[in-house]
Amino acid sequence: MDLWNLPTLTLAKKLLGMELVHENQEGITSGIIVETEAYLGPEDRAAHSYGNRRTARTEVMFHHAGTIYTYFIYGMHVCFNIVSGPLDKPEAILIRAIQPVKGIELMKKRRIGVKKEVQLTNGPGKLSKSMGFTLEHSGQKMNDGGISIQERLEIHPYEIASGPRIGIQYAEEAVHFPYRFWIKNNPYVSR
DNA sequence: AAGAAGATTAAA
DNA sequence: TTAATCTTCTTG
Repeated sequence: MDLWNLPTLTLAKKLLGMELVHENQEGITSGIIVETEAYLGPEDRAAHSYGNRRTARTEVMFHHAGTIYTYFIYGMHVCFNIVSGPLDKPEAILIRAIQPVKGIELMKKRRIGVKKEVQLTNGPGKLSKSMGFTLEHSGQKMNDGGISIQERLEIHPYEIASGPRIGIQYAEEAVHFPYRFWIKNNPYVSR
């Protein structure tokens, strides 16, 4: 797909308004992407792949754009990313929030106790749990298995806001890079 | 082999 | 503001 050839920062904005879908034996869940963060590999101190650090975990970041990168964080959460950029350039886009579309009942089943729809997917750990994303998905390809993405809403540039990324206080000069993008005034954005 | 830190979340 | 919780990576 041509989409994956876009530069990472462009793709991070382009993904806003697209529908992310996951189908497995439990059923279908999906949501419109409303918030993303770009991680630009070697030069980006906030990225797992800073300085081309290549380990068992970050290996998939070096793969083709459109590869799925999931990882476990803080002892309890899975984060879902899509690899981007040229082959062997370890860049990725973290999906931080979506607006639920399909399978809202299934999402609630996966997250017992959550009542409000907005709470289902307004954060990277939350959407991963609601959508059923696990470490097993790391290394799989988008649109080539249970996980796919498709055009939905057209988001104009003036509807997109940007700002510093969340949770990367250790990243020194990269702390303030405006690599977080979201749809203005959308109630499903995190925080 | 052991220890520290982390692209978070929910509860106080 | 803080505890929860465990994989991943670094250090010894």
